[in-house]
Amino acid sequence: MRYRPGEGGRRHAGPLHHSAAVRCTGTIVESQGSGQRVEMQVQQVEVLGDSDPNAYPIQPKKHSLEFLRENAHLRFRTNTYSAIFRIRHQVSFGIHEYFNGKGYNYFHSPIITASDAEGAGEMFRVSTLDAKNPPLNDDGSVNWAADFFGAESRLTVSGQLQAELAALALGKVYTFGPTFRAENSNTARHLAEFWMIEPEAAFMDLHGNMDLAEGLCKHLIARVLQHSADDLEFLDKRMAEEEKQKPQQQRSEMGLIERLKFVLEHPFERITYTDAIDILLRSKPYQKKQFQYPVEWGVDLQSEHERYLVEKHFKKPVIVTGYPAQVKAFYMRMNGPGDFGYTDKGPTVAAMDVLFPGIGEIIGGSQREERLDVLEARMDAMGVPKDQMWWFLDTRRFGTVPHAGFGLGLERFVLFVTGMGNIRDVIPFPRTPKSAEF
RNA sequence: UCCUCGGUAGCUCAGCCGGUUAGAGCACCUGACUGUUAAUCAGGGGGUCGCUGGUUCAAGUCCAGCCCGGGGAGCCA
Repeated sequence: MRYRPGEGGRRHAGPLHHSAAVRCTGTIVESQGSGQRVEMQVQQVEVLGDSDPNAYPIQPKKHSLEFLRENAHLRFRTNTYSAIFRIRHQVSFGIHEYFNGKGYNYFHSPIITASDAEGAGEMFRVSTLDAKNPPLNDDGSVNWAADFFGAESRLTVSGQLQAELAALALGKVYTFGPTFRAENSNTARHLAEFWMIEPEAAFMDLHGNMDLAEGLCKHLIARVLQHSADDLEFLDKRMAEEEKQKPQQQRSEMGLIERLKFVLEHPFERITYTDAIDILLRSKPYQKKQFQYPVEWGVDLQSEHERYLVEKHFKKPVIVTGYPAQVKAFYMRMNGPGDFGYTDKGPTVAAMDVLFPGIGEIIGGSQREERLDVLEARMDAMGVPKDQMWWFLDTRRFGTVPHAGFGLGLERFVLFVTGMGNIRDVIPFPRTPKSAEF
C-alpha cells in the first residue's frame, strides 16, 4: 500500500505496512466506492508505529483458526476475534444485568480452597513449598502444615458450596469468576481455566431453577442480538462460508442469527431422565444399533444420546431432570414419592442439565439436599469426608431451607452465540493440557 | 487418557512406487500502471521438509520412538 498525497499526486510517502499505526489528517467526503458511504481524502499521514511486514505474522488474508490460536497475542486484531470478544463482553455484562434485575447479589466465592471434597474433578495444587525439597513428616509424606495456608490447598473447581452458604443468608446470590479443572481433557468444549456463573437461591425448587436458567439464556441471547448486531452479522456470514465447505448432510439447517432468534422464541423442552431414556430406546439410531454406548435406565447419558435428543428429536434446547442418583453429585436432592422426576425404576435426584445444540451440556444444576440426615447418608455412601465439610453441613443444622442453583459455563455459552466451534477461540488466552502460553 | 488425521517457504498447500538443484498460490521486496477496495503486469529474495534414531548406494518419501496441532470419545461447565 502506498500513500500519495493530493489529487493525482506522485509523491510517495513511503510504504504503509499492514498493522502499522498511523494518524491521518484530511477531509471526510462522500465516497465513490461501493460498500462505503464516506471516505477520507488524506492530506497528512504520520506513522506512529510501523510494523515490519516480514516479521508480522497476521496477513491481510484468511488465516486458519489454529494458526491464529498460536498467535493469540495478536489475534484480537482480526475481525473475527474482535467480534467474538465484543460479544463476550456483552454476555458478561448481561449476566450481571440479569441477576441484578432479579435481586441477586454478586457474591465472590474463593479461588483458593483447602477442601478436597467438592467432587467436581481434579484440582490444581497451590503451594509455596520448594517443589524439589519440600518439608517432610517423619513418615516421609509432605508436611503441608508448613505450607503457606497450613494445609494442602488447591484452586477452586466450583464456588457452589460457598454460594450455598451465602444464599442461606442473603437469599439470592450468584458467583461469576474463574474456575480451574486439572482434568486431562482434550476437546473443543473443555478448558483448564474457564469462567463460570453459579446462581444459588433459597426457597427455590427445581422448577424455579429451570425458569431461572432458561430466563438467563434468553436474556443473554436477546442482549447480544440487540447490542452486537453488526458482529453477529459478520459471524453469521463467516459461518455461512464455513458451512459451504461442509458436505450437505453436516450443514446446519439455520444460520447463526436465525438460530439465536429461534432459541429465543421457543420454550426449552423439559423432560425427565426417565422420559429421555424412553425416547432413546424408541429412536432410529438405537434400533439400528448406531449408538456406541448402551441405553438403559441407570446409566448416564452420553454425548451421542444428548446430541440425538437436542439436534434430532427436539431440535431445540432441552432440560433433562431427575437423573439416577448414582451418576450425580452428593449434594443433589433425593427424590421421594410425589417429587418431580421420581420413578420406581430407581433412586433419582432433582438434577437438571441444560443441553444446547452443537455444544451439549451448557448448564448443570440441581435442587440441593437440604435435609441433614439424607445429606449425611449420601456423603457416607459416596465417600465424601463429612469432617472436612462441617461448615457446609452447618447450613443444614442451623435453619436449613430448600434451595437450588446451577453452573453456567461462560465459554460454552459464548461458543453458542458466536457460532464458533472450538472453546479455545472464545477465551482470550486458553489454558489447556500442555498449553499455558501468553 | 483413548481412537483418528496431520506437521514441507511468513500463510494455505502439492510433492506419485525412495532417485538429479523440493514446487505453486498468496504475502514480502524492486519496477510499471492505477479511484483502489482479493487490483493488475514484469522481475526478485525466501526452506533445519516437527525432533531423534534406524533401514538404504540414496529418505520430504520407508520403519521406530518422542514432541506439537486438528477432529472424535471419556471426564464436565
